[in-house]
Amino acid sequence: MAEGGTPVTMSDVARLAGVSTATVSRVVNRRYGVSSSTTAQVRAAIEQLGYESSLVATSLRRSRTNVLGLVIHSFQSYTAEVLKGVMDALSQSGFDLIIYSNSDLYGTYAEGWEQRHLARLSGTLTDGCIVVTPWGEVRSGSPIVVIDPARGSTVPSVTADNLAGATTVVEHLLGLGHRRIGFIAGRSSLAAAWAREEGYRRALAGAGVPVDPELIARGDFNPESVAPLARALLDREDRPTAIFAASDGMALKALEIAKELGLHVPGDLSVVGFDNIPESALAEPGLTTVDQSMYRLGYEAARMLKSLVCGDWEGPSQIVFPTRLVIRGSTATPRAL
Amino acid sequence: MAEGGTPVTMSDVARLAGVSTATVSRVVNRRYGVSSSTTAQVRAAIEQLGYESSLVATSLRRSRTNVLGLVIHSFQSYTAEVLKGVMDALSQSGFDLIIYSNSDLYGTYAEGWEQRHLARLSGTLTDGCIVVTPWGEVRSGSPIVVIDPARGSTVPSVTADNLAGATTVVEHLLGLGHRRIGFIAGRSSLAAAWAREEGYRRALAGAGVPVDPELIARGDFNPESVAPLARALLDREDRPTAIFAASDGMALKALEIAKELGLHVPGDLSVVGFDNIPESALAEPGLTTVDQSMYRLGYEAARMLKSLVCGDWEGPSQIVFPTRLVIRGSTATPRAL
DNA sequence: GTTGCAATCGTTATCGGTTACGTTTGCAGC
DNA sequence: GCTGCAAACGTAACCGATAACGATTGCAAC
Repeated sequence: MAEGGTPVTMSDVARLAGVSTATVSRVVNRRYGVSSSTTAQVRAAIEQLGYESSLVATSLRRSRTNVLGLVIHSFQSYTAEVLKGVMDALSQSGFDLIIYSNSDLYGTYAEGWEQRHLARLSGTLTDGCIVVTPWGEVRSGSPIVVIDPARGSTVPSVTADNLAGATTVVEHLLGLGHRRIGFIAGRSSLAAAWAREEGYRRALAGAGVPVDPELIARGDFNPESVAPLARALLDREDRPTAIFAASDGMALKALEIAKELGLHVPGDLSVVGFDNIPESALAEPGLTTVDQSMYRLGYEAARMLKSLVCGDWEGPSQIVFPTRLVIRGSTATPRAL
Repeated sequence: MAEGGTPVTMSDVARLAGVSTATVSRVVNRRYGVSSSTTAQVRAAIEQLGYESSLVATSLRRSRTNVLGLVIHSFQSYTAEVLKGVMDALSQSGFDLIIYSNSDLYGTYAEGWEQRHLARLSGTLTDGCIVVTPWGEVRSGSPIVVIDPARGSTVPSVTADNLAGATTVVEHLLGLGHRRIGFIAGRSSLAAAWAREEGYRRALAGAGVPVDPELIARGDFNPESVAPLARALLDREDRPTAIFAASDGMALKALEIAKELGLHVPGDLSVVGFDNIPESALAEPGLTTVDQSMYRLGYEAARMLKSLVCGDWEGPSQIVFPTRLVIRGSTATPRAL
């Protein structure tokens, strides 16, 4: 077994087996051209020393590593769903997965972080990468698939139909009788955030309700940023009767603030989110939201990447999946009516 | 910016800047011995080409990489909590995180998988690793911390107090009046699984209730394995009035089976789990379970590993955290009484 | 006996980056 | 002008593994 101290290398095995490292390599990789007696010797040495090839050394020399990467900035609640989808898609595929994440949460060099680490992985460690909600445009020498790309991005991507989803939400609120609907926007560089805002605008326009810029708050998907925004919205004389936040995390925070201010949800205020994270079902009242099946996004992104790496991808390079409105207790007819 | 095709290497930068790769390396690593004019030249070339150093090449040469690893077999519901804890602990620490996971879910070479990949990462890519619920004993040349280690393992580890947690569960059931309590065990190689079973036995013994081996089913933490086991338990003439499963995943499956068989929970059957995954709160009825704060396990494991890598760990090498009984709707006094 | 081919295995260049060491250059001091 | 020293920079070895290539051997066919 592998002992402490210096790790066992291929030359250790070669020395013990009395052969060259080339022969050891051939045995490890099951290549043609090694006699069965030599193979047995080498295998015995490998067993005795507990040798395992170094992923780093292998991937440096080889062009193909059979490892796919996933670059992500931080772990949110939806991340687990994405990962499950990715793993299921990669199951039995022969590809392993490396997830790279940095420790500098909301730190100074968030901008461009994904791009930098993508470059550090691709070409060597990984055959391709999935990038989750990048802060900006990303590109790479090896195949990539982006989940929730930046606006105007042309790289292969997988997204939910945020525009339709947001439209449905606002139509739902309009149908309940709401006319003053506040909106808490997400990080504006993301296409998803833009589409959700656009859906909000279009639904209002479609119903002939003018968009009041005062009712639009600019968040960045970080729940912590929401508290002052929600307070400002709800402290107004003509406060909205409903708030639509561009993510569940932000919506839950808004719901919390509403309670703090003594507002009853949904009596005094309806709240809607987007994502359908597990916590939303647990909230009191349950959060009405849009389900975008992060599992499916992860699954399809991985399937697509796998094909891109193998060079046999036939489908479109940008895929959009439908969403589903999930109505829970946080929305109702406004009490004033 | 990084163009498609072959990635930009250090020698590309060196050629463009008219210096040697050694000089580029010194600039990149902010080493002493480069004039400011040369530094500027090199930086300009780096900027122009969009160069990023290769993580692989760097880690092959260097002993220290400032990357910690986390090796995990598959993504369960609790995994996200662990990851959040790990990331929070690593926040602003200067360590990045690489999560390595294989695609061969429940595949043929599950046994020893962690050990193999630990060896492939440590010594090169990572400075140390966290291993989550390994199938067997693991060891490594570089520091490791195991979450839920194998039985009898002596490596640094972080665990919940499974023994006390399980004891509390069974005492809760006993207090409700249950006497025939079924147990669905977990993967027996894990210390956690053993401790949960031992807690079950001790609590029964403490109450003077004999342990009926017929009421103990051998699962492996995989929910899919539970269906036949639960059916067998509940089809018995003298079926138990309560079932305690060693994990929430298995408990939820048992709950599903009970419903299938027309049993009312908790009227006809009480069900308890262990872990407190998010789904447990959503189940109908809510699942009574034991909270072991996977977030905290992840957080402390990362903190410990960080210190081990830096060589300044002072605490004990095996840490046990208390658990908390969470009572929901799935447990009640048995109807027969 | 010689040639040819295939099987077997070692040698060596190589991947990209780091670093020990050696060389060159510049400058001050005598 | 020469010496001494340090700063600046290049050269080459090296990390561990792979693969092209060459060298050796065995065996069969002519």
